[in-house]
Formats: sequence, structure tokens, C-alpha cells
Amino acid sequence: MGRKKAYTESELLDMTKKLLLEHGYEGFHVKLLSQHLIGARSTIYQYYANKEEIVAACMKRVIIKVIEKASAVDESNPMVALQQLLQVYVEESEFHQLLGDANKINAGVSVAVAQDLEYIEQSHEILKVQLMRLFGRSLQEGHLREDIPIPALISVFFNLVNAPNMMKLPLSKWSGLLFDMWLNGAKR
Amino acid sequence: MGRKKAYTESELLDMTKKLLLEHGYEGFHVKLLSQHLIGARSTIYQYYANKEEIVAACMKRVIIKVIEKASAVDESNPMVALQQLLQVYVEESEFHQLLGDANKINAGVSVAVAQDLEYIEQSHEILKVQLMRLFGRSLQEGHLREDIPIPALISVFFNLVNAPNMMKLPLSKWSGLLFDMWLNGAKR
Amino acid sequence: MGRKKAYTESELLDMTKKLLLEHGYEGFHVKLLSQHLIGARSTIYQYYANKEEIVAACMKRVIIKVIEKASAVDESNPMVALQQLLQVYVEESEFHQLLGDANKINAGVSVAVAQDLEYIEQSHEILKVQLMRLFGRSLQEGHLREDIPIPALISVFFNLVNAPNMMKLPLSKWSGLLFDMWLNGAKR
Amino acid sequence: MGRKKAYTESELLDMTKKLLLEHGYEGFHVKLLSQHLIGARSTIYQYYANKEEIVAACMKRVIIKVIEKASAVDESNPMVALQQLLQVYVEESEFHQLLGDANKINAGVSVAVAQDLEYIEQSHEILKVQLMRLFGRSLQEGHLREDIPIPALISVFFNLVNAPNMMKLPLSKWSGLLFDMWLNGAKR
DNA sequence: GATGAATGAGTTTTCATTCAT
DNA sequence: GATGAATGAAAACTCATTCAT
Repeated sequence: MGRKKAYTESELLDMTKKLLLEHGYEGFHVKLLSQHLIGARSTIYQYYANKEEIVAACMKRVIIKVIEKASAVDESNPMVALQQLLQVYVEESEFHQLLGDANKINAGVSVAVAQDLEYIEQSHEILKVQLMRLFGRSLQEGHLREDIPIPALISVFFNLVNAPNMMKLPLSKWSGLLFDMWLNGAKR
Repeated sequence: MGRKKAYTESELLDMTKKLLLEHGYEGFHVKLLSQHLIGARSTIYQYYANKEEIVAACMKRVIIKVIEKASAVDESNPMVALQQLLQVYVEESEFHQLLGDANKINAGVSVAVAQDLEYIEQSHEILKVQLMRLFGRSLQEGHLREDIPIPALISVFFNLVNAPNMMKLPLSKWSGLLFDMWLNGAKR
Repeated sequence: MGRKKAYTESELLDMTKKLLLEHGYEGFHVKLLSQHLIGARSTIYQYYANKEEIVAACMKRVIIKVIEKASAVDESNPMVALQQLLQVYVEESEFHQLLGDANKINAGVSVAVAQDLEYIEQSHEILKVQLMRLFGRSLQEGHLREDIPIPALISVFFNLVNAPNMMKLPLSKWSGLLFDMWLNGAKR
Repeated sequence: MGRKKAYTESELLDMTKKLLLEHGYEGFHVKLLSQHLIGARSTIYQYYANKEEIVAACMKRVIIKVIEKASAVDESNPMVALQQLLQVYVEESEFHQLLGDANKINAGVSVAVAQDLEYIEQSHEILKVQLMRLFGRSLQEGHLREDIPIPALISVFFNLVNAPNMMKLPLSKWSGLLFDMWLNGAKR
């Protein structure tokens, strides 16, 4: 039967994600990864041909989860949908930070990398389209100010997920608060 | 006496800043820096003993500029002051991203590094205190909602500077827009 | 599992010792070492984190051997013991020259270095204590001149090991000769 | 008239000697030297074309002094002469340690180096001849044991200068003690 | 499958020496 | 003469990746 796997592929990608968030793309090393897993560094190459593949696979897995959750959002009421979407993004807030480095990955090292990168880009596009759709409908239905350019509206909305949750509120409460502030402003 | 310098220290630090923003702290290399300056890599070591000193000096210079601008803000009216402060932060928006990596610098490599780091930390504190002061007064004077916890209010305010200015508006206009959105919300 | 090593750790330390004696502490380079071993320079770093660790490990190994031999000396008759001890020191005469540079090693580079250095120092102390003990008893028993200060007696005794054996006599004969000269002098 | 010299050539060579003794030949650097002198590093190259010339000049100066003192020794009584010679060597005891590295100097870098090295070697020879002459006469006149091979006698005699003067006795007293021990031995 | 060992390319840093003012 | 600036060669170390058991 051969030896038992020291760790699952999922564990490997989880650790990769953790280390990417901690050290950034350029600070992520296979050596570092292996030090946080049991087993030898060379064993990692049984699963992935090179560093780039690991990172790309990690990013792909992350965005898949986001897409899954985002497509489960009920879009019948666009404002409610936006609020729910914000919660999804807040829950998966690292994905934004993480995928920000996707363009740094050298796609040339292997086809697998190129494919994953392609997949990621398409997923990104899907999310963007969904967001535009919801914003469009919200505007049409007169829920949002028209004196603010839509890109600015979106930019600020999307950027909310990076606001540090300093009080460590539960995410559903925190995302509610953020949505409230975005919608109603800070003014008394 | 001696030859004339190939580049000024200021040019070196400017380039350092640019590269740090482009490649992140872990992606910044002395070799990379030297490739973007005239002359040999070793020349850089005439002015800085090691990589860390370069980065620390760069960060210090950046925060000095922010502190300068921030202390020039007229605080007689706290809400006006907040708006002006936001503009300062937006103008120097990289400083946030840049200094986020300050804690990655190994202070142990030389005293110069440790001192710069200390200076940076203190400056950070000064900025925080100013922000708290203005928020405190704004609340007292009844300008801000009291149903939102102050940390949340601040977190979102401060986070605004990272919202991408996708339309490339002039910074004064863009920061005005951001302040407006933060204060009055997105709702019609 | 894994390949078989190209050289043993012992071979590495032997070569290190040879090169240290040949070139001195400051003239010892990892590059030099690798050129005298099979394989690439970087391989050495699989076993030792830095140059200092190599040198410290080498010195430790040398002094361990000396301690071993020195503690095997029968001390029932102090003068006989001194003669035997001199032979040990002559046989391992490089150890003196080698360990003279121990204080040049920067203990700060890693814990391994600091520990080895500590070990070396303690071993040195043990040897010194043994020597003092034997000299003390020899004096008590009236074997040595009392008009010479003991430190001078010891200094000269210990220094004998550095006298070059120009005739390449067998070490047991050479050390016997040295002891004879030290004890009885050169005068007819 | 030009600028005033920052330091004399003699001061430069004195410092060179000090640093050579402290750090060994391989640990001696022009940078280090310049840090212990006033003025710029490049100024040193006004006096010496390269590092080797500095070291060679230093060694030459040292041996000249030894030769001077050694030739002033009155040789009418060989044993008295030996004692006086020992004192000379003890006074200049660093010269032994210093010149031990003369062979490490790459004579090929410049003629000046080659010439100094040649001079040093000849001086060495002169000293050796003098020593042999005195030993020869001492033996002839029956002052020394004949059961000890002459090379051993000389080796031990010469090696005395390296015995550490731990009690910091005045050199004339210390060299007298050493000669006494060498001649009469340690036995009661 | 797993892994210890090996390695070459890349990065940081140091230093002797030369250049230009 | 003196010196600040520049530089290339060399050393120390790191790390992704391959090899062989």
C-alpha cells in the first residue's frame, strides 16, 4: 500500500494560505511551507511541480469558495443582496488581499499555473459582473445617491471589507455595521 | 573634494519607495534597487550599511512628510479638520501600505534601524492621538452618530484612503467625495 | 532513504582543522573548505548554519580528544603525570594554536556556536585545574625549584609544546626530551 | 606647500604592526588600518601601492630593529651573549609571531614587496647564523649538555620568547628568569 | 510514495583599489 | 597631496528544485 500521507492536500493549501497572508507573496517560500508541515520539503514536489503551482492552486481554491457563496446570494432584492454579498466578502476578506498578488505569479512556469490563473481571472470577472448588476438595479430602483459616480460608490463599498474589525465583533454583526455605515453615513 | 555623486540620497529613497510599493517588503532587493539607479550595487553600501537601513530610512522619510502635513491641519473645527486630514492621508495614501511592513524589519541588524523604527512608531502614535482627539471632539459636538461604536467609525474612516481612485479624479476632489460618502452615506 | 553522503561530518571537521592550522582563523573560508571536499559549497550549509558553527564544532572536537587523553593520565606520581601530560599536549600540540582563536568567534551568530564555545571554555578550565593540581603536588613533594615563581614554571612548561620538532623525532621521544630539558636544564 | 600630512609613515607602520598582532595576517585589512588612522582610506595609497607593501614594509622595519639590537650584543663570552640575545628576543618578542606570516605575503604583487621579502629572509638568516655561532662556541667551551641534540637545544631556547609573561615582570628580569630556567632546569 | 542529500543560481555584504575633484 | 565617490571581485548565505535510495 505504500506509506501513509503525512498531510492532505487540503492541509497543504490551508497552510499556504496562512503563510501567504502572513508573509506576502514574495515572502512565501517552499522551505517555510515545509517547516509548517510534517515531512520533508522534497515531498511537496510529489504534489506540485513548483512553488507557483502551489500558490495558484491555493488562490484558486479560495476564489472557488467565494464564488460558491456569492452565487448562493438571493438577488431578488438588490439592496438586500448587496448586504448579503458584503457579508460574504467580509467572511472571506482575506481573498481580496490574497488575490491581489495573483498577477505576480509567473504564468510561464507550467501549464497548470496558467490554467489556474485563467480560472481565477474568470472568477474575478464573474464577481465583478454580479456586483455591477446589483449596483445597477439598486440605482435604477432609486436606492442610491445619483450625485456620486458609480465607480466611487463601488470602490468604497468593496473597500469596506478591509476595514479592520478591531472590536472583534461576530462577522455577521460587523458586516451589518459596515453596510449601515456605508448606506447611512457617519453623520448624526 | 572627491567626485560628485551619481545620485542624491533623496533619489535613492524615492526609488526605494517606488519599489517597495511595487514589490512589497519581501520583494525588495538591493540588486533591484541598484538596477533602477545608475552605478554599481556596492555603491549603495557606501550610504547604508544594509538593506534594512535603506527601508527604514525610506519609511521614516515618508512618515515625516505625513506628520508635517497632518500637524499643519487647522483643528479649530473638528469636522473640517477631519476632512482636511482625510485629504492628507489620501494624498499620502501609500504611507499606510508602506508602513504596514515596518514590523517586518529586523531591528537587530543595526542601531540606525532600531532608531528609525522607534521614530516611526512614535510618529504613528502622534497621528493616532490626533485622530482620536478630532473624533472625540466631533462626537462631543454632536456631529457623529452615537449608535456606531467609535472604533468602527474610525476604522472605516481611516480605511477610506485605500479605496482605489479608479476614475483618477484629482486628489482634492476624490478625498472630498470620500468624505462626503463617509459622512452622508450612499443612500439616496 | 535519501542518497548517501559524499563525506562524513568527521571528514569535514578534519579538513576544517587542517585548513585552520594552515591559514589561521581569519584565513579560513567556507569556499576554501568546499574546495577541499567533494561537492558544492552549498552542501556544507546543510550541516552547519554558518562558518562560525563549523569552526566551533571543530574546536570542540579537538578539545574533547585532549580532555579524554588528559583524564586518562595516572596522577599517582605528580612528576610522572606531568611528563605524561606533556606527551599528551605534544601529541595534540595543534590544539593550543587552534584554540587560541576561539575568542575570535562571534558567539552571537547562533546558539549552537555559543554552546560549543561555552563547552570549550569549561574544558579549558578543567585542563588548567589539572595542571595546577599536579604542579602543586610536585612542589609540595619537593621536586621543583622554589626560587622560580610557579606561574613562570607553568608558563615555560606549557609553552614547550610549541617548540618545533625540527628533527621529526617520534613524539614520545620528543616529548621525553622536552621534559628532560625542562626539568634538568641545558647546562652541562 | 600642499596639505599637512595627517600621520607619519612611522605611525602608519606602528598601527599596522599593532593590528597585525591583534588580528593576524589574514585579519589585517586596509579598511581596518584606515579606521585607526586619521584621514581617508584612499590616502594610504599615496604611500603604499597595495596592502602587501604595507605589511612587508612593517615586517622589514621590525626585523631591522631586531638585527640592530642583536648585532650590538657583545659576543666575547658566548653564554653571556646568549643571555643577552634572549633578552633582545624577549623585548621584541612580537617579531617572531609577526614574521611567521611573512611567507603568506604574495610577493608577486609588486617589486617593492619582493625586495622587502628578500631583505627579511636575509635578515632571518643572519640571526640564525649568529645563534648557531653562539651555540657552537658554547658547546665547544663545554657549557651545554651534549646528550641533547643541538637543534632541540636551540628550538627550546628560541621558543622561550613565546612563553607568556603572566606576572608582567619587567622584561630584563623576565628574560633572566627564562634563561635561568632554560639553563638550570626546573628541578630542585 | 517519501525523503535525505546535493546543487546551482541568486542575494547580501565586504573590501582593495581606482577615479575625479 | 588629500579625499569622497565608485566599483568589481569575492565571500557568506538562501532557496527552489532535482537526484538517488
